[in-house]
Amino acid sequence: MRKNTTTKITMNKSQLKLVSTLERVGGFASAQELYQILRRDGDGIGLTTVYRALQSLLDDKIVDVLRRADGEAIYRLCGEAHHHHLVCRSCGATVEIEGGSVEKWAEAISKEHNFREVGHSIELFGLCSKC
Amino acid sequence: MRKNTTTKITMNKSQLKLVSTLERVGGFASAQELYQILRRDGDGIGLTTVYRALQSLLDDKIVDVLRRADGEAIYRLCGEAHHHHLVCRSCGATVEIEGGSVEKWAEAISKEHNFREVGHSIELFGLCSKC
DNA sequence: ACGCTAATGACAATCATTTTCATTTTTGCT
DNA sequence: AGCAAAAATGAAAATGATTGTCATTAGCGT
Repeated sequence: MRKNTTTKITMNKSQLKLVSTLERVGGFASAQELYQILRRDGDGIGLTTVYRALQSLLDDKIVDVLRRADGEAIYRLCGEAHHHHLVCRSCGATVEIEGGSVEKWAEAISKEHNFREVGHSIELFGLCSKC
Repeated sequence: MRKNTTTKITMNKSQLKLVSTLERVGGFASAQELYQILRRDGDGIGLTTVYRALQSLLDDKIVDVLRRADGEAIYRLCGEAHHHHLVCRSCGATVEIEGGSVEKWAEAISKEHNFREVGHSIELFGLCSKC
């Protein structure tokens, strides 16, 4: 009675579509953007389903969520190389930053306070050389 | 013809109210919360004005803004002791974290990429010892 | 084919935030 | 003081992301 080879987590069609779209995007995308992309590609998926699938993917720790400056939630695959952003608040230019020492800092803090499964959101905002 | 001693920035009544409310709160508060507090105190201020005043205070760099997990914007006085948060994603317990090494890290990154006036938002999310 | 459960999507509801616009208050000037 | 222009205000409507509702549909195991 084999079903399929995935060990535990089962993804439905919508979730799979979103994962592959996120792969294609290669970085962050909001629910609305993902919806637009899928529609543009001829997929008849509904917005509600996009939100629901993203929520499930979040629960399963398959995607990460972060907030844009305007409050819109943006998602990315957890597998993506973990990095942070340095964003120009004037022109929006974005530099991807390798974690480095902060990662260790975050871990140390978590241990110190007996927290488990700690993730972090670290964003730097400033003015780039041109602005 | 002296007017008053403030050098450049002038604050209107609403902005002053918000600043003192933020002082009273002593940390972060959302626009909606600040509005509630002011109303509770008998102030007839309108929600629109709260948003507008906060926007001005932001422009004048008098307050900082950050996002809660649900996307709601929260504000604090820039003067407040700068610290970060370690939040339990299950029960919401929050620990205030001193910056320490991250501050230096953020500064180094900013310099490296020629960014000026760089602020940062660093939040850690995990499960506390009880959850 | 049948029945059941999970998944779906159209639509309405929510909620923070922004706009609009008419009114009120302040300010600067005479 | 008196008055006109500018700034500030707030009620109500508009917006935009996200969530809830609910009837319909697709997939499956028998």
